[in-house]
Amino acid sequence: MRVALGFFAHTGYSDGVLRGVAAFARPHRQWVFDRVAPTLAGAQRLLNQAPDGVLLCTSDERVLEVFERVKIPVVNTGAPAPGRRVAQVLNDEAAVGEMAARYFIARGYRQFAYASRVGGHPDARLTAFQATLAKQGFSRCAVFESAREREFTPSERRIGLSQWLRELPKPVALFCMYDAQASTVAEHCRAAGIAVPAEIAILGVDNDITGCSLADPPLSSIQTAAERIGYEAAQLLDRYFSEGGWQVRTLKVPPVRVVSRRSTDAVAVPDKLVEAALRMMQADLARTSSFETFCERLKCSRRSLERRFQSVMSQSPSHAWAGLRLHEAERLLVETDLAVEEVARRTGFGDSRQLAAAVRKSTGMVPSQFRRHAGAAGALRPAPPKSPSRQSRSGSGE
DNA sequence: TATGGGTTCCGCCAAG
DNA sequence: ACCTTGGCGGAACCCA
Repeated sequence: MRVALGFFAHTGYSDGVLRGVAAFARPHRQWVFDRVAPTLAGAQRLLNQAPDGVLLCTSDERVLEVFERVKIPVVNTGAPAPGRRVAQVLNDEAAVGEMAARYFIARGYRQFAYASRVGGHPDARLTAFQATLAKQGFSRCAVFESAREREFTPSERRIGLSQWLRELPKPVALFCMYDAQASTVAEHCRAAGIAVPAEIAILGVDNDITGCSLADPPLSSIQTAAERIGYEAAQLLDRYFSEGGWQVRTLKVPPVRVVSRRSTDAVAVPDKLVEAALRMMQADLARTSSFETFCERLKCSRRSLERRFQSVMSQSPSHAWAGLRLHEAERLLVETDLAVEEVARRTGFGDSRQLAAAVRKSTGMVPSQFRRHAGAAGALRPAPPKSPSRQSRSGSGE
């Protein structure tokens, strides 16, 4: 089979998708690939090769328009394009927005902002971000409007963004639509003398490792399941080949986790006691000391600590601690090949059963599935089950 | 899947 | 008078 790839080069996301495509195709099928950038000219060149199928990564309406007219199966892995007659394997955008909101809330932020793409389309990420914030009682979220931005010439636009950043109430948690934009924001902050993360915490999307690491400060980002998306897209295309026909399908793949770097390395709680407690928790992710010890060291009663957590974080101390430990456990699962048992031990979950329960609750997958979902250990295999209900465990009467 | 012992949560009240 | 604190104990939850 001849498969056309319409992918831009060297973005963290599209490279990941292509790795996933390779992971499916290499052991399973003998496909020949033609790769071109997904532009109008590129589309024409791809079609001239008379491919049997097309894998795309684009949000360009005009390119999609070209491909929805061809008779061969087309699977897009770029931005959602509702109404287009192409099959899609995409990020679960709502889950991305929800993950960002939960992450910020767990760090004590109470003021939030969102920077969207220039000329952005209806944005499920933003909608879910705001909805999750609202559920926790935060109804306001500043949005950098793409409409406002479009009216400026490029040099004026820089001023517009800087001004917007300066005017944000601090400290603020800023969620950026993608990593490149997060880098731009970080640059503007530096130029304007705004401290990151102390005044503005920045979170991007896609975990473009080079881009995030080179930025100053290094940028936190939501790791999307790019490899998994590529794998699923290739598998879907393969299915169309064997069925000899195809239909419009959309498959949503939830993100993996938040990768924490310096740009969100601050707790924003307006309460010294809770802040100190959080630091102690962060320093003891294996849970070797008890609550009693915390209270003694902080010179306050257990009841007071509970109350302060509830008022500032909208959650109990042990929930907060469990959240931090789970975050670390997920990091170890993705970044190392430690045995699940060992990960559990290091993060105070006792044994793998307990850890599995916690990971399942947060991601809908057990640890081994979660590892594959993240594309870790190179072992991309059949899809893990989707995560249907992500229960809020805030305990504040729902 | 059920049981029971331990832990954590949270409303309440008295004291500072 | 008002607000915060610490202790109590039943309810809810967690884990082996």
